[in-house]
Amino acid sequence: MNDVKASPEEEWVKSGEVRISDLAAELGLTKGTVSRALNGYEDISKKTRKRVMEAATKRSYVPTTQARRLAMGLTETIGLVLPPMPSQPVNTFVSEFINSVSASLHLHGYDLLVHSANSEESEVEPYRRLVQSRKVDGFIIFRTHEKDPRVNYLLNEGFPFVTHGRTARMAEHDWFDIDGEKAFRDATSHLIKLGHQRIGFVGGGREFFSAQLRLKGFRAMLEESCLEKVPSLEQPGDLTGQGGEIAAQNLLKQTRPPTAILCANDATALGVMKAARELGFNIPEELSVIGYDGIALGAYIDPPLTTLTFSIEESGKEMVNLLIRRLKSPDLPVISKLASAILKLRGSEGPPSSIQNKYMENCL
Amino acid sequence: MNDVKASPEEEWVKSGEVRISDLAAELGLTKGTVSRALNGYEDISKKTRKRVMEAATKRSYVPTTQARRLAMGLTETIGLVLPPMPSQPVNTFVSEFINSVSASLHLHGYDLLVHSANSEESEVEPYRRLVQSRKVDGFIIFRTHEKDPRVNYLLNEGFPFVTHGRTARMAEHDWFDIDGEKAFRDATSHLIKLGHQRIGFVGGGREFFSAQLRLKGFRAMLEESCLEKVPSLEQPGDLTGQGGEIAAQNLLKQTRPPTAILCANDATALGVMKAARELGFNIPEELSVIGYDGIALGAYIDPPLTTLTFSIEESGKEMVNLLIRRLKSPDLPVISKLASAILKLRGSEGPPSSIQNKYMENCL
DNA sequence: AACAATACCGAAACCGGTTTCGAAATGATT
DNA sequence: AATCATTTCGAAACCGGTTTCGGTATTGTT
Repeated sequence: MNDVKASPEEEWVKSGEVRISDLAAELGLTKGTVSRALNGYEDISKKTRKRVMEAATKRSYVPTTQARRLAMGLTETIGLVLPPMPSQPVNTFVSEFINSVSASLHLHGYDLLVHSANSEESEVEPYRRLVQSRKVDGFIIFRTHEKDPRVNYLLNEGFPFVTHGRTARMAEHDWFDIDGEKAFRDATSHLIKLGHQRIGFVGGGREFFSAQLRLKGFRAMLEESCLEKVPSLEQPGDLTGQGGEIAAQNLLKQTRPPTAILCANDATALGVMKAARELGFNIPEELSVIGYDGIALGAYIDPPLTTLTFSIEESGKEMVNLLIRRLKSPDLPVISKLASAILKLRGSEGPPSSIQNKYMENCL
Repeated sequence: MNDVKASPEEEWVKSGEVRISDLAAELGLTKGTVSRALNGYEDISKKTRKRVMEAATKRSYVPTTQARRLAMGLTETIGLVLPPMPSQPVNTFVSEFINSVSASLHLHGYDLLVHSANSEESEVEPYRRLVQSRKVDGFIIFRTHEKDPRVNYLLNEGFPFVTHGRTARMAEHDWFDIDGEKAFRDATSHLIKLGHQRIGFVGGGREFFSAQLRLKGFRAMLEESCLEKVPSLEQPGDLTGQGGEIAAQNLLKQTRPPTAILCANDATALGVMKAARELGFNIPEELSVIGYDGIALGAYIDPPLTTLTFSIEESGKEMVNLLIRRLKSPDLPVISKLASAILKLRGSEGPPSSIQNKYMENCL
């Protein structure tokens, strides 16, 4: 009556229809035994294990994920919440990042759940929902703020996560970051060596911690080089092209405009270049521009955009490693990883038209 | 002994620790009753329902997703597999699309599972795994090929999905697409009206069906306008900037170069513009360039890129609607939706330097 | 050959919900 | 007050796996 094997060569065209109980019945075993055989328990004879494995292969049995996860009390899923996007996104960071994170997670048997944040509700709300409904085991967080409510919430819950970017509480959680401070020191240093003395800076919005650190690196290098720190050469920005345009107009309409402008990201740099063109500044002869992000399209504009670049793929991979480690051993001490950005010279910077070395001589 | 309510004002700091059985015990009910009360069954008295709801709110009870889904036999999850990315991704389509799809799915109570394809294995392999392990109820597919193995596999399995883009079997599955054919007819027409007669075309790789349709629209409009169809003015491309560069060099080094070039996407157009600059062509005076995608960055280059644009947000939303409809009633006839792209004039096109109308006169 | 140790597998509980079915309690009817 | 229809809830099965525990069957020991 239980003779499921009607024909020895019978095929099951539709996949995913065979359950562990079907396999067990077919083999004359209980589902517990089949489960242990498939999962490599030691108390199953080699003969039985072989029978089970072969039957499983033949019937193309794959355990139902939901059931396995319920029984084992885990979700094997990591959540990633997309921050509300600017209406006109300009870089490919997000998709590259998702791609890398997803691939790395897959190597560890984890899935990636991508959730989009609704800008009308609190920033932590999506996290709260995902935690409460137990849809994920941990989070990947990016674009951190210095005082980040998401971080506060998850730390309070004791829920695992890793951030891309530091926070005020970075001593309490694992994080990965690009050393934006050093990157901007390098870029500033490069400009100074080229002879620039009046260097502008367009920031990235005070809500992002990383933008603060970039500004810090810029200031530090100016100070180190005994160059005047002129506040009016620092402009706030918002990481968009439009923000760059406005900031550049403010800078370039001054009586003594800067001979170089450092931008918190490439989108901003593009806006700066656009405004500069419209105001009649030649790049790089009359104005050097440097961005940050290393977007591929920067190589195709005129002049090609010099920028600070880093490996998004590596970022994703490292973050996943940190998170998996945390999930496997929750009580390990927090660790962090700081990667560096490198200056990719493409042509949007050069020596200033009139080199004045007086300040540098005073210092060195 | 079961007096869980030790203090009436007791707080449970950690969320997600209360199970339905806890609630039931606390209320002196069975978990079946609690479940029905929470899910609005009619056979629960108002008084009891109120008690249950209040207790659930107070204890901040949220049902465990895994258990609910197992019991109900569904995953409430949609899969999206990222195609292997070019080493230098060129546009923000993917992240915008994911954002839109995710938001729309959320409105219907679905989650989005993002999986990245490994370029070393077959294209259908990720789909097969997700189907067999029952991790998703359906798929969102984009960048379709004319003969698409993913579509073949899923149709054969009878598994729900929607594509962004048409396929050879589009009569058998739901799809959403941008009318690239019409878009390129429009763009070509626009160039012809400006006086162009030698119009080049840089394609997007024969593996993508949409690229074929764009070429078709281009050719159709040329024919309609009685303009010579010169095969050497059609160049293959690969949707990257580099591909655009190479194609443009081939076109512009001819003895009679085209006065305008239509590109299968914006990245290609940027490559074309770069090559044109290097070969000494002024844009748009000596060469008009039109792209496709409407990437935001196009507005910041010099000259700003004229392009065909469409709403990615709408694409995602419409596709989700199609898919949800399919999931709810699997036997409905297949439907499709064709949206149109609009020509966004930004300045990279204009009349050719020397207008020759002889061909048009012959025709009209 | 008797006995202990080991290998192997079945039975059953469990994960945390949903849903069906039937019984008890309540209300309406005569 | 007896009878029937309704309302309301408890009991139990179920989803599809995993894991613990205990009991045979087998092997090894003396």
